[in-house]
Amino acid sequence: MGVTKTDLFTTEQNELAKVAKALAHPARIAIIQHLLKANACINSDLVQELGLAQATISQHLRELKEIGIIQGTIEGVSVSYCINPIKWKEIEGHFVTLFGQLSIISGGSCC
Amino acid sequence: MGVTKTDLFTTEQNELAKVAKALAHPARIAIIQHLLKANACINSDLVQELGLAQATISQHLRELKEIGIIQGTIEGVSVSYCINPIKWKEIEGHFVTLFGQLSIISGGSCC
DNA sequence: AATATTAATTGTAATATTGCGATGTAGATT
DNA sequence: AATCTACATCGCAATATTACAATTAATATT
Repeated sequence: MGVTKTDLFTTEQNELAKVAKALAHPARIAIIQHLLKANACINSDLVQELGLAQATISQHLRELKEIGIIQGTIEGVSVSYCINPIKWKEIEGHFVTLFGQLSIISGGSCC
Repeated sequence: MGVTKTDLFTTEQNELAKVAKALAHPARIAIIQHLLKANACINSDLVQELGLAQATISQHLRELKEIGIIQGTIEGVSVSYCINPIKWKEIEGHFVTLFGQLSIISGGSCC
């Protein structure tokens, strides 16, 4: 079938999975890391930086934009991309919540 | 083509992407959350809990086991799964490192 | 030994992702 | 207005993922 049964899960579970999916490609991690370093950049910078075709970079940027973790504004002839700090912190919060839930009361591995 | 060009990226980028991919499905998020709550459970528990077929749960468990975030030990006739706290903390660290890198020096959005 | 029980594996169909060339679009430049 | 520049979108081929029925494997139970 190949189609995820989203109706079986909570909105939060589906949301977190969607965010994880957006981060589930090394090119998109690399794009984010470049944006963290450079603060902002344009498509062609990333083509140079990553060595993928322009169309491919554009596609990855769209996926990151779709979950709101980055945003793009038209800057004359080009589009300047940067991280959306509000969404960034929001997503960070989701991960912190998930990872903070491990209680190592018993100490060490459980099985 | 459908094949990721891993050679263009660093080991860290590929590794983080792989971890994100393992979390990139609501069923796997749900499995992890159930393990956080219940401490340990078996395949059939999750079939009941999530409403997916046994084979499907088994497949998701394998993916989580492959990145080491969970582990399974044979418990008589069944297999008891639980979170691997060492790997859990390690992965948490990767995300903390990534999300901690946003410097909001300028304050607010950049573009 | 025969039969349950539990879960991994296999095979298959439907769908999604990755990557890129080609094309389209919109704001600059001459 | 014609051209250039930067990027998005389309269309395609290759590969990956999702889900499940059927089968297999291994341990318990009778």
